[in-house]
Formats: sequence, C-alpha cells, structure tokens
Amino acid sequence: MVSIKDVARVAGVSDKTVSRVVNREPNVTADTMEKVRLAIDSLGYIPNLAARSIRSSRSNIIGIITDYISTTPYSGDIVRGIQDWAGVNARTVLLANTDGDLEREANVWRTFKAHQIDGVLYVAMYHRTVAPASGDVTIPTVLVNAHAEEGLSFSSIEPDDFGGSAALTQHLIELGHRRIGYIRLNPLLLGANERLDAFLVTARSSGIAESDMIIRLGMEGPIGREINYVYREAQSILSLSDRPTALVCGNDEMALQAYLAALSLGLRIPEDVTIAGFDDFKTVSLALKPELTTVALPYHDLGWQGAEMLNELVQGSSKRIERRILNCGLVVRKSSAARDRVV
Amino acid sequence: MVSIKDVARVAGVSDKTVSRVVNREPNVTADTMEKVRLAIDSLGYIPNLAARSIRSSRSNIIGIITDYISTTPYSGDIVRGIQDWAGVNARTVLLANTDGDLEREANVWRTFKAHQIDGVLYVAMYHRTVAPASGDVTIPTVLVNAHAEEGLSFSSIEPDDFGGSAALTQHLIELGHRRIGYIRLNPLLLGANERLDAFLVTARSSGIAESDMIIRLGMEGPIGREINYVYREAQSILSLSDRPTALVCGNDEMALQAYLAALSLGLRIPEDVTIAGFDDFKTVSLALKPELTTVALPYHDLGWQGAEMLNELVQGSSKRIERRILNCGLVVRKSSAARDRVV
DNA sequence: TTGTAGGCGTTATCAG
DNA sequence: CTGATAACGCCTACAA
Repeated sequence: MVSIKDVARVAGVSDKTVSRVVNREPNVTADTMEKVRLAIDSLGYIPNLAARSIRSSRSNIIGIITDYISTTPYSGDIVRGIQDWAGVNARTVLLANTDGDLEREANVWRTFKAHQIDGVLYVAMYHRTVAPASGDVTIPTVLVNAHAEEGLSFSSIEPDDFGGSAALTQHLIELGHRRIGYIRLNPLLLGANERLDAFLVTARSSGIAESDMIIRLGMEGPIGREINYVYREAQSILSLSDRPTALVCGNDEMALQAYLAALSLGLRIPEDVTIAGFDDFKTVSLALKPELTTVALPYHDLGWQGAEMLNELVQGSSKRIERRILNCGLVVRKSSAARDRVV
Repeated sequence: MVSIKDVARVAGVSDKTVSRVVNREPNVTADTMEKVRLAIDSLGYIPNLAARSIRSSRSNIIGIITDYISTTPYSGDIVRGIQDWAGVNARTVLLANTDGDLEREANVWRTFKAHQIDGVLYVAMYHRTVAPASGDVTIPTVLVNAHAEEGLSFSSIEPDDFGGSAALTQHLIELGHRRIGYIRLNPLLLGANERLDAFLVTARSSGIAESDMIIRLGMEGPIGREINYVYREAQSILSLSDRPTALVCGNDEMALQAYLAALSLGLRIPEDVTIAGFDDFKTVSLALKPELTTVALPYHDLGWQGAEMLNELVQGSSKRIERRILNCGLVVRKSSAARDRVV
C-alpha cells in the first residue's frame, strides 16, 4: 500500500505538504503542487479514508437502513436517488437491511456507529409509520417514505398520497364520470387510507352520491403475505347492471388485475370502462395496453431530497424537525377517457 | 467518543486486554473478561472500525457496483442476497452506481480503494457481458449476473438462461403442444439469445418442424429505450388461422402484454392458448390471472453465492477463475395446460 | 510557503 | 495470562 509518506519521499517534500495538495489547502506554490501531483500519479497513490476519518471524525459516509419485506421492487428508486446525491456530493453509501428484525436492526445501528458514519437515511419500502430501533446509538437520521410513530421525533420526507389521489379523482370527474368504482389497497398501508380519503373527499365535494361510489377491499392481511381479492372484486364491480364508468385501483398492480377482469368480461378500455392506478410502476403501467393513467410516486426525489435534508442535519445548519411532503404527479395516459365516449 | 482506553481505565486493565476481549482472542481469564464486558456495556463502547482497518489493513467491507440503466426493478434481489450474506458474515456493504458512465465508474473504483474495501461485486442488472473499468485500481472482484468480455479474466456467477428455457420448452412439449409461438427479448440481452437457442434446440430435438415455430421480435433498440412490439406481435400470432396452441414470451413483462392481446381477441388462457414467461417477476407473474407459468431467475442466490465466491477470493483460499452457473427453476402455474384440452 | 511533533483509536510484537 | 511500546496513515497545531 502506497502512503502519503511514499509520495512525500518521491516528490522530495514533507508528508504534510502532500496532504495539503490532496486536500486542496491553500499556501502551496504551483511548482510544489506540480511535483506532488506527479509523484501521486506515478505511484498511483489513493488516500486512505479510514485514516483520515480517525483524525477528523467525519467519514463522509451515509448509511441507508431498509426493511424490505418480501418482494417490493418498486422503491429501489429511493435508494438510487440517494446514491445519485451521494455521487454528486462526494459521499459514500453504506447499505444495510433489517428484514424487520429488531435485533438485526440494533446491530445495524451499532455497525453504522462503528463506521463513524455521518448520518442515516431510514427508508421504508412502502409509505408508513416507523419506529427506528437504534438502541442507545445516536446518529442524525431522516426518515424516507415514512414518518415517526407517535412520540418519536425525526425529520421525514414523504409522498403526498392524498394530493395525488385527489388529482386523479378530479381528473376522472372532469372526464364526466359520475359513478366510480374503487378497489382499496391493504388498509395496513398508510397510503391506502390517504388515497381512499382523498377519493371520498374529492368525489363528495363534486356532488357524487355515496351510492355512486362502489368501494371494495382489494387485499388484506400481513404485508408480503396478503390475500388478494382484486381480480374477483373487479369482475364483480364490472358485472353490476349499473356498472360504473370508471374504476380506480389502489395501485398499478391492482390495475393490472382490473384490466384482466375487464377484458375477460369483453369490456374495452377505455371505451367501456376507464381504469386508473397509482404508483406509475412502469413495468406495469407502460406494459398495459392501453397504457395506464396513474399517479407517479416521486421515489427518486424522496431519496435525493432525503439525502439533502440529512446533510443539512449533519452540517448542523438545521436542527429543527422537518416533515417534507413531495407532490405526486398525475400521469394521464390512454386508459382514461371522457364519459361521453362511454355512453 | 468513548475509546478503548476509556474502557481499559474503567475496567482497570490495559487497552490491549480490552482489545483481546472485543476480538475474542484467547488467553483471557473469565474473570477479566467479565470486568471488561461490564465496562464496555456501562460506557456503551463501540469499536472504531476505521482505526481497526488502519492497523489490520482489512476493512470487512465489500463493495457493490451496479449500473442500472433506467427502470430495472427486477434485480434488486441480487443486492438483497449480498446484503443477507453480509449480515450473517459480519461484513458491511458499500453501494455505488455508475449509470454506465466510465468516468464515474473509475471514480467508484478509486473511492472503494480509498475505503480499503476487501472486494467488489460487480453486479449487472440484466444478464450480459461487462468490462469493468477499474483503471489502475486492483481489488478482488466477482461478476454477478454477468461475465467478462473477451480477454478479461474475472470470476463470475450467472443464471442458466439456456437450461431454464429448455426446461420450459420441454414442459410445453410434454403438454402436447406441437405448434408454438415465441416472442423474443431484445437481442442485446445475453439472456435473449440463450433463451431462444434453448427453445429452438429443444423444439427441434422433439421433432417440431421449423414451420411450427413462429418466432417474432418483441423489442429492439438500446436498453432502457427500446421500441416495444410485443402487444402487436402477440395479436398477430394469435390471429393466425393456424394459431399456435402455446405462446412463449421472452420475459414476464412481455407475457403480460400477451395476456392482454389474447384477451382482447376473446381467447381464454389456458383453454384457448397456453402462455408462458420468464423471470418469475412476482409483481407480474402472480398478479396475472391465471397466474403465470414461468422460469424463476435465482436473483437472491446470485447475490448470496456471489458474495461467497468473493469471500473465497479475498481469503485467498481460491485463486483460480471460476464461472458458476445457477439453475433457473421452472415454475408451473395455471397459464399452461395440456394441448388436448385445447383442441 | 513549508516542515516537525504529536496524536487519533486500534492492533502487532514482544517482554514479563 | 497480561501489559508496555510501537506503528498504521493521516491531520492538527504550531514552529520555522
């Protein structure tokens, strides 16, 4: 391993001078700098960050703690957003997974502490409340796609499920739909309730009668092992004699099942029924034909901006608890159409 | 920050003795150990891994380099497999993403080197050949879901696309299908060719005539920005007067489009046509009704075993280049049925 | 502008 | 079985 001393010897200067060049400190002549640069290149010197972190007790590492339960492919983009921020801001990312196991989580926090990391992004794979179990370890933390359980105080960044769902509902109403089916996500999901509430509030305020909102539960049971009624419920709703002209699904995966149900009944989308999802999970939303009208979750931005928030916390430029809510944009594609085309 | 010296003082021993206890070295009396343990707990001491790595020049960190291009949700399981191995084996995981940018990649390698990481898992998000651009940095490396381009020598671990596709084809033939459609993945994907080749070889060896294999290209163009013909091609194949009784798709996402095409033509799955996919991407394969017969890519195992291979390399217990191929298991669900039910 | 001395927290070495 | 001392690679503080 080539160290700062080797470089110093080759360049004919002291190790401190090399350190100055490497860290872009002032007060080095262009001439000296050049000599040092040359020596660095010829030796292939790379500073040892561990040694640096000992002295400066800042590691420039941020940690990500996730807790995927079973298959949640969606939110990898959050992690990518964090990585992108880290790449641009010369940070490195440590990644750990708790699997929802408390003992394992405590271990993760200790390991992170042992690595002297600057801060933690605590990432939930679906929008919900969390209770970080850091034990007696204290590290600046921001919750991403989650907020803290009652009594805990953490900064957080979350998607505006409510706003997104309201926009989607508004869109359908503007298309002339007055009788709308709704298949709910697992009620254990925070997003499930926000999305449903927004649907109800928006529909009511547009004068839609309760009897014209056909609400069904699409899935229930523990996350990752839920029982799924979506296909059956979609068929049931679409078989009603006074079938709604639009069907909103809790997420895109459910919309996929609604498509299959509609097609199996010989209904065309959107001529016979408008279908909408939520998430803009592109593997589904763009594979569906016609492509799916849905609401985009800002996963990448949750990660990126979460990293920014954490950075402010670490720098000490902001000490207060912040709860940031990110907009979820409506994505109109071909699965939604005006009601008058439907009649 | 509480250091080993603080613990030593409180326990009334030397710092080296504390070090022995922490590292489970032999030659410490149970009594001394107990005293030290107590001091550690009461102070909340956590060893500084940076300092340790300086002395021992082993960091117990492994690095993951990925290169996601656009949206590839599938293979997050590879990373999870690596994490799981790391959790069990007391390693920490550094994560970095190159975005396919060579300059950025060179930077990642340098950063990893600077962190003294023990080894690198170079992870491709879809099965293909790669050329790690590590510059003059040398770190033990294993390629995951990829193999090295001509002339480069790296150990690698890869899925057996060929075997999986052969098993799937065999399954269809055993069900009595003698005329089969096939929609190809983007030919740029390594898996695309292996899967198609296996299909052709297996079908031929079962005496299926070339004219009874209806091969179509489903997508082409640069990865992440391909043009997608799947829906159109599926409709075209299924509209043939001598329509095949089974349709194989390059992956599950394509199978989804085939479902939509079939249903739009009023065909029932599997009564009128058997459909099969590849990947077992559960968000799709289980959401489809009937659930999809497909082939499971062993993503989690690719990660886990890749980490094991890397560990052997790092330990020096194995110096030779190994290319390990992992089995892809056939997953039979309800979208495939015997041909005699079809007639 | 540059260099020297010392120390960060840990482990290796070797003496007791 | 235990401890003193040195050393890892770097940076801080201060002196030249």
